[in-house]
Amino acid sequence: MYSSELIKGTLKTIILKLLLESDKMYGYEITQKVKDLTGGKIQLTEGALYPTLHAMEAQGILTTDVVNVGNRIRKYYSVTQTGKKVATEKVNEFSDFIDTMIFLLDLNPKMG
Amino acid sequence: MYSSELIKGTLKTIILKLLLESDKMYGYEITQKVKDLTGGKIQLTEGALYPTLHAMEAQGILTTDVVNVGNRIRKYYSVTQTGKKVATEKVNEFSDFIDTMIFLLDLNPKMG
DNA sequence: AATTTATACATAATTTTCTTAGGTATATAA
DNA sequence: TTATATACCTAAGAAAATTATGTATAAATT
Repeated sequence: MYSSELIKGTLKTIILKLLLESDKMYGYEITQKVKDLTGGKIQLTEGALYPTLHAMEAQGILTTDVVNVGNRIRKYYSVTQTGKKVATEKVNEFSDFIDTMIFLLDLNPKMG
Repeated sequence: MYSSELIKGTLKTIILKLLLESDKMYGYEITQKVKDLTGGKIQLTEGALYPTLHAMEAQGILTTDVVNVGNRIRKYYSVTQTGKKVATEKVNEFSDFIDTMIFLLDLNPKMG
């Protein structure tokens, strides 16, 4: 787990990137996928996640599709047509930012 | 200039990395160096910088050396012996975080 | 059978961190 | 002489997160 201040400001970018790739996901699914992909190093908190999802829906970036699974609800989120532009820009901006930080801090990233 | 939310949480790391490398720097110098190295993409605000420097001094991570240049003051900051450990850990943690984000978001960083 | 953990949503109070705006003051350039 | 650059600082407010709490069902463990 990283110290919390490090992760600040990355939440929207993470959500949007996952949603751009996987068509639709629900909140809890997003937390689990991020936890799995990062080996537990990044664990999104519900108190941060849900309000952010609601805000992006209100902004027209995401739409929801509520589904009943057994007796529980799942609220699937997907990126709208207009949201796709915003989402792509956000991910690209973050990518550029990473490059800048690598240069500024003289880091050596591990490539895939 | 990146959207402000992206840069959140990186301020301490940037300050500490520059101070680890350059022995001592004063506040205004830090803002200019970051601006120069990033081509203006990251511009630290004084309202964020100075309180952070003061906080790290209070925590014993940094020490100050006030110098008179003409009729103006310069407050040089440098990393203390105990602060070096903290600073190195912080930079290493950020480096690890960058690797995680590159993997999570499937990015292709531009290497130096 | 009872309790814990996992799934799945949500909000509200507090804290942290940053922006915005303001203040003081000298030196240099237009 | 007026604006920009240098150089420090703080305080009010906004933004974004944490922490704590709440509801409820399903599955696993004791």
